[in-house]
Amino acid sequence: MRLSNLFMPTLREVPAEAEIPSHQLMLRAALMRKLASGIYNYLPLGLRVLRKIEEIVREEMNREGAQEILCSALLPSELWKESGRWEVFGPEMFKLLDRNGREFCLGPTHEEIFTDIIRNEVKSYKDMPLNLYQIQTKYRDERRPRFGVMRCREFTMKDAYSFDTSWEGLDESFNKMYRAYCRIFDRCGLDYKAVEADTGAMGGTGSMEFMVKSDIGEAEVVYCSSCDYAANIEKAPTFEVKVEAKEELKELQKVETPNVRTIEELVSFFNTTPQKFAKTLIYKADDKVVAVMVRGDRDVNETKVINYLKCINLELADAETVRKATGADIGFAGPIGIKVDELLIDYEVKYIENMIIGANETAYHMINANYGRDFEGTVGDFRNIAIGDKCPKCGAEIKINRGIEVGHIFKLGTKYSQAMGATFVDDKGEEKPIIMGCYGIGINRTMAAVIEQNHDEKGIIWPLSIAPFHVIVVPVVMKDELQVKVAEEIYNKLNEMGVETLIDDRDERAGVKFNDADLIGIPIRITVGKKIKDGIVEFKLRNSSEVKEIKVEEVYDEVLKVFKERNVKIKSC
RNA sequence: CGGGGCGUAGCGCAGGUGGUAGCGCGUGUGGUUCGGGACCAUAAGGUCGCAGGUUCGAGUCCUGUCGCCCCGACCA
Repeated sequence: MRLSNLFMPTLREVPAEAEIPSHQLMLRAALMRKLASGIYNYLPLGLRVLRKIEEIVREEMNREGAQEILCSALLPSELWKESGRWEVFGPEMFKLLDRNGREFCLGPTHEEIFTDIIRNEVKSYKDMPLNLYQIQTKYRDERRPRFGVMRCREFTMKDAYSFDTSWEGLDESFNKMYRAYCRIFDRCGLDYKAVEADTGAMGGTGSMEFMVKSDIGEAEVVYCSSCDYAANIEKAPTFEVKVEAKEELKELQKVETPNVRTIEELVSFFNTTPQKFAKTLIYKADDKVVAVMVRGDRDVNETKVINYLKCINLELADAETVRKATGADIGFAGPIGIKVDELLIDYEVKYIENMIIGANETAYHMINANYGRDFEGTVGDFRNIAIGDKCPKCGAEIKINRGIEVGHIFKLGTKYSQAMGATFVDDKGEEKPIIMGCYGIGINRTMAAVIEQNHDEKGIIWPLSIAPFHVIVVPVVMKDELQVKVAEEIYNKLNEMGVETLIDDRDERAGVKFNDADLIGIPIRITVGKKIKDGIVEFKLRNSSEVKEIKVEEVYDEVLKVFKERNVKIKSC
């Protein structure tokens, strides 16, 4: 491709709307443009990268025996009503009516559709195991689209679904996907970790997320400094640590604390440490009101609370509900005399001696409260694990990082097959529900994650495997006939070899050309300049500052060497 | 959905106390340049997000509305 023809409107300045590097660079490097919040159009370079990632996904999925199909993005409501998710998804689903008033949605995911296909077509154990996947556009009306392509309302997802006759079969299908995912993200050049994840409302027996390490990630990943344990913070358990009583139990006392509400304010008011407090948070769990107590310096883990309560929705209660439960303004909730349906108490709170709690009376706290003597409730693991806690697996110190979730593999079990009657007849003639797994990869998000991990102040540094083009040939001065002639020769020959090559044949100054080449992140740059008189060109890799001067005829072997080193195959065109 | 911020030329921005819109980059043309986003000259390009209102007069003040960004809540 010639840059003089390529639709590549690069931006010199950073668009005001973009804050994180991947978003800024995707706009500046002309990969995409915004159409509306969370909705993007892809330009030639961006599309090429998306296609490359998709192709890697296809190769690795196919290698594990999965078969590609393509479902509609426009889906009738019936299937969703059957599974109960028409309501569960709620406003997050783009819903619409056809001319006859029938309800449809733009698919946010496709479990129901795949299950429907299978229940119609698969009847016997002989038809399984089966793994079907598609690469499809998904639509979710996110409450808050964020960070460009990281969380958007239209996105491309590879979703796969496995169908097995036994739980062992599901394990095998799951492991195959695990292997495929590792190879996919390896090939995309990502620094990632597979972590244990919560199975959530989906139920099921196992779930792993593929997390790309990044400060802008929305998830928190807990991992062990010593063993291979890694988990989403939602999932990582904490345990009861028995503490011997040291202090004498003092008398419970009410203390006036006017305008002292937050833990920080309380710490300075009482001149003590956050560990001496227990905070009581009031939640609405479906139609119940629930209080959760954790130590002053801890965070409630809402996933754990949801799982314990087996509720669908959990949200912090509004001021009105808090007043009703506590009889006080927000900031003074405590366990004694609180009117809630359930009081959940984190393990740690059980062992805080002579703790400070809210008094359920505006402007008052209680001091010297003790679990057992002054209040009781359901004790369990309801908090986030934190730095300083021990690894649940080996007991060593844990660490916490942020991560971008690019993939998720999930043992669904029989949730959908049971709800939708997808059954098969086993070898004894018995009818059983099909055992399912589902496996997703966010294609656009993977692209953004790669940029987050591979860029510098000049621009993107694409890995060879997913770069929009492999090589860019830069003739420095377009008026120099020899430079142009040799550049054209290199360009043509590389393309003939199947190397995807750009030539910057624009009549621009060298600086402009170099800067654009760096911005769009082409892995290999071949500069044809003054020294061409001696048959010398420059060979430079985007991820290195080293410039090699080589003979023209060596160019081809040098390029092939880079492909070999990076284990990328050239497709003959 | 709560909190905050922003909508002025393709992009980035400036436009005290109201007086008919400007700068840089980019774009067209002519010329000089040519190894890391050149220079000179010249030109084009704006419903000031939209709708009301106040006023002789609104980019500027008031009301409403739409859009976009950030934080939070939420996220099969």
